[in-house]
Amino acid sequence: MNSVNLLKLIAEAREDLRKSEQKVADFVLANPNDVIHMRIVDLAAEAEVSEPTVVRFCRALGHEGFQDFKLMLAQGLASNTNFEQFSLDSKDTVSEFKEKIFDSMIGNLLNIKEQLNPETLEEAIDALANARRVEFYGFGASAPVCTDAAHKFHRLKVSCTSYSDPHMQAISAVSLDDRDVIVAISQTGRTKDLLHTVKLVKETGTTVIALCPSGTPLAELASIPIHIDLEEDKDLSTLMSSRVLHLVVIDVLAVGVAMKLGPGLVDHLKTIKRSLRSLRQNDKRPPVS
Amino acid sequence: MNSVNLLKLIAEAREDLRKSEQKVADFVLANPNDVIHMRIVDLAAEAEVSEPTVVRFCRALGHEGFQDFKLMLAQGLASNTNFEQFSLDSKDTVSEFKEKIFDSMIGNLLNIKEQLNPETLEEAIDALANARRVEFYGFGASAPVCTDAAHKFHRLKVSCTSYSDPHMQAISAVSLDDRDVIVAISQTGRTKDLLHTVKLVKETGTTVIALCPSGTPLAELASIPIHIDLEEDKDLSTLMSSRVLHLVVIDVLAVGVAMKLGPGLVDHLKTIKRSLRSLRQNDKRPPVS
DNA sequence: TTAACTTTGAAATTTAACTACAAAGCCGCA
DNA sequence: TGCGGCTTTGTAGTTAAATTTCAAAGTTAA
Repeated sequence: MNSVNLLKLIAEAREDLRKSEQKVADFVLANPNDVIHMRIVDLAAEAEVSEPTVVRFCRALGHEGFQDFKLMLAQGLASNTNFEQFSLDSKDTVSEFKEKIFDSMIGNLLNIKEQLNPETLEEAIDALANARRVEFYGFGASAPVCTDAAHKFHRLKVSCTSYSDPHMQAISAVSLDDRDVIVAISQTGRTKDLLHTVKLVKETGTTVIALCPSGTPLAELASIPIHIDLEEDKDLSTLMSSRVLHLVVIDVLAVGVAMKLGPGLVDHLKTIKRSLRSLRQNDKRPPVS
Repeated sequence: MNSVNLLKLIAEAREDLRKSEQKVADFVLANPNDVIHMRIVDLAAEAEVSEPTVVRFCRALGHEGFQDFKLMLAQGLASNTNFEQFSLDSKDTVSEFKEKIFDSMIGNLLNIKEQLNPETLEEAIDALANARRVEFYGFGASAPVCTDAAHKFHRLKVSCTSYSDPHMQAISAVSLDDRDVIVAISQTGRTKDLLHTVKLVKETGTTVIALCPSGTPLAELASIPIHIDLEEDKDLSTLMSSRVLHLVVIDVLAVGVAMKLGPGLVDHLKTIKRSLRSLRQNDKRPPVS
């Protein structure tokens, strides 16, 4: 759509510019946030060039003029709130690494959102909606994800369980057939025990939906692989993000299934929420606003 | 920092504006993307008011002038890739509700990121880092969150468990004392059984960290309440988002504890990751790129 | 070293934003 | 209902900023 990162674009174009225009580029790259509020004379002065040069610089970058350029720059800077991968520094304050963790999480969500293929999701949703029984398999950090998924699908009145014990998985797996679906969840796509179970299941003709990185053994085995590829392993980011991403993908599947099974079910999710009220205690006093 | 959502701000301020300024507001709200490239005369004409009125409109919103306003608007629109709360429509395509779910998740993350108080986090991290033993309590959708949390803190060599069985909680709770910490996790902050356990625990002098909405009984009881307040309950958003938010907050706490216990531990998280390799199977063939 | 071309900036021009002020509308009080 | 004070809105003029023109300075190659 538009330039996600104008600054990067300027840096790349820098080489092709004239000498004095490069001065402008350098200043803009160094002080992008200030430039937004500058007038053309100020920028010209700061970059030690003349005003027309600034205009030529803007035109060279494909903009209408100085105003247009500033507008684009403003947009670029705003969107670019740097949801980049983070690297923790042992000197970081709480506030700093809080920011980093959240931003990296958001960055990953944005990436995966783009990456997810609607057709594949549709396929998975169809399979889940028509399944006689659904089972979720995963180990380690993925075990809680499976529990959560089962919890969610229960609410949709889907018959399901989750197992994070290889023996239980194996025992259960052989009892399934082509009317059933299993969802195998793995951050690595290479967990031996999980692969073992999936191979067992495949023999029975059961549909296998996998949430894992692409190009891994699990992805190859799955009937419907949903690829979750994170940016390369910077620090702990992967470790923390992938389970959350898996959860969100499960949410998407659950909503899809709910909608397929009939619009009433979407409401059912809400109803259950209400029925849980009885397990709650209410305040005795009015809320402190 | 800056206006996360200028349009919402305009909509709110609309009431306090003069009649002709409201016309401007209406046009801006209806065609925000066009306004960016408009001159003051164009906007004045479109809104059927005079130019000074447009300027007054900008000033009323607290901006320097028209240019300044346009700049802010541009920024707002760029960042505002609408991480708004969503409302599902039964006619939505997979692709559409995928977008909605992810965006709402991201919106909630952004909100909570701002909302989290670093001092409270610091306090919680201190308590966790110095605890003899840590236990995580939660029910329903929060149970998997507890499991995940325990999993994560185990990696930090912290002695911990998670219970989602009220009896187990109660039994375990009475064995704790002021050297210990429990983390109570609840989306509602009103779950009866959880409140019961927490009251038991409090008598022993154990520190109680709570992840729940503010103003709830649980938040009142906790020694260190970490407030997770989502926007009001639009559709399913809350249901889906809060557990993810809880997970991310736990991540922040875990990283904080890791850093407190010594920088070596941050590496330890990575080491464990490597040690898990033995449980994995590698590809036999080169990856299909 | 000079002719052709490219790059750059000073000054003039144009354009758009802003200000001052006056007209129109609104409200309360006689 | 009419009149004085107050608020709101627009007209016309002013100022400021962006853009264009054009000439000077710099660069390259024969």
